[in-house]
Amino acid sequence: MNNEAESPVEENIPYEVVGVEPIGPVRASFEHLAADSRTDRVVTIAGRLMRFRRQGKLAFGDLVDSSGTIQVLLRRETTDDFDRFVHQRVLGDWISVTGLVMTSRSGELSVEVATWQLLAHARRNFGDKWRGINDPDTRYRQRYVDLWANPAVRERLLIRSRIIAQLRRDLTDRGFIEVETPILQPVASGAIAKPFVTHHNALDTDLFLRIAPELYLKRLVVGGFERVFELGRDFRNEGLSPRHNPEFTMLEVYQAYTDVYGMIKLTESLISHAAMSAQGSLQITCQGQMIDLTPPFRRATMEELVSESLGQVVSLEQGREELVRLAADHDVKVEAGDGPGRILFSLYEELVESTLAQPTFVLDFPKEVSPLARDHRDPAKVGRVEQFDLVILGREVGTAYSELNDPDEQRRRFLQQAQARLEGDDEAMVLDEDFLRALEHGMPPTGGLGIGVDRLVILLTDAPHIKEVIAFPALRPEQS
RNA sequence: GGGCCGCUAGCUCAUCCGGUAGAGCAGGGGACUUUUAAUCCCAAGGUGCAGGGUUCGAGACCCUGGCGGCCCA
Repeated sequence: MNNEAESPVEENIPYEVVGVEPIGPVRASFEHLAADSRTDRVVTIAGRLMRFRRQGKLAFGDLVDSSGTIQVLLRRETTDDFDRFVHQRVLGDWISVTGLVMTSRSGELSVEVATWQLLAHARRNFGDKWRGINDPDTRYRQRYVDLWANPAVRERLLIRSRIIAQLRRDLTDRGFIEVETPILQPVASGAIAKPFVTHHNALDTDLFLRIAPELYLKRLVVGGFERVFELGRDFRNEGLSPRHNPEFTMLEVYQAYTDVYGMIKLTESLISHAAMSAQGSLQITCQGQMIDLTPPFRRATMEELVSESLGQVVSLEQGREELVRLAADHDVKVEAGDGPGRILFSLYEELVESTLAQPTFVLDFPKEVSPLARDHRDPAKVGRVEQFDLVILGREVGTAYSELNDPDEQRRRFLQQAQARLEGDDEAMVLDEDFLRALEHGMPPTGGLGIGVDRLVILLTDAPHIKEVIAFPALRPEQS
């Protein structure tokens, strides 16, 4: 019989199962039970029967739920409908069983089944019992199979959930309120990326799926919410890679009366707490490397890092010509319209970023590449803004600014972006007139932070690919 | 978008130089009262991603397309 087999004899499938206990806690409370002993504890558990071993008048199975696995033992003499269990295909089926907690002769904690019932029949199977499902296409498209066939997948998604819960808890404990801002936006701004376009029929207007919630969150700060965050989906119309999914989860946080340095403290706290929730440790291993997430993280300016990497002093003050030559020396591409700031940034991106394994706050970004951050307060740092990128294991995990709150300067920055767009940069940031109007009402000094949640989860679960931390990653639609 | 690799039974994988496809698991039948990747016996299971080409003969070689992976942009 293959996986298209018809259903077995008609079953009475119950509408509810009363008194089901999760398997994990049942296991935990009898962990040290000696071999070949019986308790007087009767439990009802439910899950999928993922393995089955017949032994004459005995049968053993492994019942799995999201909290754990436990062996069920059936005896022809004492288990109701023993023959039906054995003869009707049950492997992969959802069942519930009620019986005594005991241990087998070999010491395996088990439930001795008195009664059982079928909850759902699995007409299709769950792959090789030892090797699971390997085909990535099947794994991602049919995650419901993958989750049973490859327990590591379940574990990753559980950790993901713990990380997100921890982020929320941390922020609400600090007095931040969680808000929701438009995903369908008339202007897709707030980040450097290509948007998805959609259409609203009744309004007969095109709308964009947001590439960032940033400008709406700042409007809320203007509106008087001093501490807000949003944890939600952004959409960017670009290719797929081990680190890019077209929709991804972003945390953005805005806090009035603080700056990028306040965001450093907040970020260290959020990341280290997330690591504790995920792994129970601040020393984590990812791709064979030990990463220490104990605050404080390293702080260094972009120019310091580039200088360190090139073994010579590099600074914006050297001017465009000198920077162009440095770029050429190191095979870093420079576009005609690139100013010194863009070139410095390219040097950093190409030569430095991927080498920063331990958590590092990269500070003092060139103004040219950062249209939403406020000018550096230090007069000696003209041309730089107050921004950091947090880089861990060579990848940007978060970014933060002292938010630009001067409407005139913000307009100038948007116009510079518009110019870049005219010169062919189709990812340059789009001017948002209503956002400027909001700033004209006054936004207090504010620190803003964005954390790429998927990338954080990749890091904290040692995942090789973003698809491993997203339940249903983007794939080309199946041909029918 | 470019390069490389893969696609064979429900799943995981074999198939040497081109000679007509094989195993384990799952599924079916049977044995077995302490198994835990149980074991043993029996039977069954295939449009070899799709289409075209070369050939007496193609899963294999060539071309086109599809889907996926890895690397690069």
